[in-house]
Amino acid sequence: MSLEQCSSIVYGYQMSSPIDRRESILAAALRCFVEKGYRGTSIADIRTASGASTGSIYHFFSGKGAIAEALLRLSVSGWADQSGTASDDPETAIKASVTALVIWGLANPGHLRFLDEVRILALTDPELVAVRNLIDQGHMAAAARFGTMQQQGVVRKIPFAIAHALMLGPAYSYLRQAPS
Amino acid sequence: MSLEQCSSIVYGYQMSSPIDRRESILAAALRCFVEKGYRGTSIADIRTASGASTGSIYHFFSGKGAIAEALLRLSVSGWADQSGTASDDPETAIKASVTALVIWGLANPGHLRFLDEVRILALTDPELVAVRNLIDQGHMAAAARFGTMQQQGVVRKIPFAIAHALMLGPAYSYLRQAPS
Amino acid sequence: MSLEQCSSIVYGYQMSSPIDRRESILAAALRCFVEKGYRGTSIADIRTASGASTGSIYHFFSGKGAIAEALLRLSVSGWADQSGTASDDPETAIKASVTALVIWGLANPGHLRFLDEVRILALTDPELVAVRNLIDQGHMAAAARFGTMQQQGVVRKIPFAIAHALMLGPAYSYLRQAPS
Amino acid sequence: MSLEQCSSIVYGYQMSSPIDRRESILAAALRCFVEKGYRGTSIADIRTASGASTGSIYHFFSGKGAIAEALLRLSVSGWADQSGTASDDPETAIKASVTALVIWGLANPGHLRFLDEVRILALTDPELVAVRNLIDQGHMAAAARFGTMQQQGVVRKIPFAIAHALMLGPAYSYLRQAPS
DNA sequence: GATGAATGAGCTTTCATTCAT
DNA sequence: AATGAATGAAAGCTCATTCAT
Repeated sequence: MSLEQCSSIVYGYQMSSPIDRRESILAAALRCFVEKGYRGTSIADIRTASGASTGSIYHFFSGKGAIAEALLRLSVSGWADQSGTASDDPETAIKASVTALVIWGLANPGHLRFLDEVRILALTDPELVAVRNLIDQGHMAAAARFGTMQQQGVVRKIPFAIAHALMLGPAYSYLRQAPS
Repeated sequence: MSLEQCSSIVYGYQMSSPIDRRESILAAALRCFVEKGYRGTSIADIRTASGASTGSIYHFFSGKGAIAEALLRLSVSGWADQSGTASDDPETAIKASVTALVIWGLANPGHLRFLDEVRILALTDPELVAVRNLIDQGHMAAAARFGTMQQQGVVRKIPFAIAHALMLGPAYSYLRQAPS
Repeated sequence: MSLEQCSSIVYGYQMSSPIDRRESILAAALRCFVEKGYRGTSIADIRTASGASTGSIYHFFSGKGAIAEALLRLSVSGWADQSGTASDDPETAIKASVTALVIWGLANPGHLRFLDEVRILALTDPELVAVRNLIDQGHMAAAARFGTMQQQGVVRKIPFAIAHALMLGPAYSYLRQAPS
Repeated sequence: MSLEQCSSIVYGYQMSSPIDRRESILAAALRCFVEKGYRGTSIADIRTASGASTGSIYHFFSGKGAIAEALLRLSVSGWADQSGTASDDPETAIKASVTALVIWGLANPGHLRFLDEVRILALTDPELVAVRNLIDQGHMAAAARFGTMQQQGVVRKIPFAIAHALMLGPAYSYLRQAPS
């Protein structure tokens, strides 16, 4: 038994519980976002779902946008973990990345749905600027990697937009239908 | 002198100009939706952008959801017009449909963006049930057409979800990046 | 009986009443501001005191700051009305102005108290910028009038800050104690 | 090495530096009050400005009102120190008091501004009752001193309110403009 | 003395919608 | 067909304050 659990018994005090408060807020938020959509989820919903108080939520996150950002970072690192170390061979590397996306997406349908929604909302919602920047950075990094491959002559000279659509388009499209 | 102009004199009302009020509300709404997103657009925004009064908007549409539905119907018929009459040859028909989507999408980036957003919001937003049904019907119709083709033995026996992803995934993915 | 009163009877509809809604909101707000202070008064307080709904208040005023501004304008025009037409003789003009201030202040203790509070809050409260500007304009106008008098040689050459303190300081100080 | 520094090592606490914690909280609070106004300053603002923790602030003061009260006491004793020992001659005594106010006010514009604001807020804000009482006591003491002078026949028989306005009104009015 | 997570009442403001005119 | 005043529920967010450590 951990020290924290111990003291929670001794003092009869409502502890942050073994599960971290911040984590539990994020988990509850994701559940709400999937169920009611990002805009359809109020802070009160997250409060109810997480058991944390309004003040507690704002103690850890500056607002709903910051929660979305934190969730997005989790998703990104989840996909990255799934991808593993990038191969040197371009074909292998790209296939691995797409496969990782599909596997991760099928294993984390909630994150996937959230990602899909927030990606579009971030285009117009001011409270999601941080999310938008994060997405843009990822996109630009991918484009840069592809550019390098092209200069090395290992992939065909086609615009990144088209290459991206050909490589990931079917995967995205499939995942979007699969979880439901 | 038209009837409308006539009544504007008789009643001292500010009339809607030769362009139909309903149309101008729809056009203004689309502009707002693209700029601020569907949820970020209030009826007041549409009022300002269209020049119509609040009451006028509610005279033509029962609410924001109904405006979205009307816009969606415009989009769908726009794509259908672009597709022309379906060919008898399955390969020709499918190619024509995808090509029509790309052409229509490139020509109507606003509609496309709106479609992309509303498609996701409709999954959770109760005020968009009508939109959701419309989308589902379209999806089911496509699946049915594909099923017929399979029974006729003119296309391979793969799940519709995968076929759909292979056929339209790249197009969607490309269009999503193109307008920006 | 006015048309408005008439129709309110015929339709059994809650009319804005003979007293204008906007006016009644202002009057209620002033009452609250005097009783609880500007910052101590919430929109809910004004709602209760005026009988108007929250939405109605925001329909007429963009916020609490705008209500304060409107009240300030009323105060200023009240004092101006009391002052009457400015005399050509500087001594007469100044005395008339000070006298008008005292008379108006004794007759409108609520407005006076509000003025006294808002004058200070406006120095720091961002929602009172409009109030601050209004006050600054009045101050600069008075300084300009005084400057003209000095150039005409009809008043002594002393800094306006000191002249102002000598002329109005006692009046302000007295009024501040009088109403309570 | 001081005791304080000692304990900071023993306990691993971030200590308050040679300057007393209580003092630094008061100084930071005054800075905030001047910059953002009393009501516009939150405990969090004071926390940030002083470097003390929330708990520390509440260790020394029971709340924002208590901080205001402590600052007011500092102001009053500052003015009193400036006034020196009261003369026996009434005219000299009064002049000394007014002069001391002006000198102190010009030397301590922050305290002056705070005083000016809190004096008005204390009329309505329940959390400033202590401040209000302090001010009232000072006022009553001055009135009593003036009453004694009148009974001794050394000053004219005019109401204290008027005498006060004539004596201090110009000084207050001048100081209010001077610091800016 | 010092810390900061936790609380929840309360605030301002927005908004879709109604309806007499 | 057109208007805009009126409504009130609900949203995001702030804040003084408490308390186990």
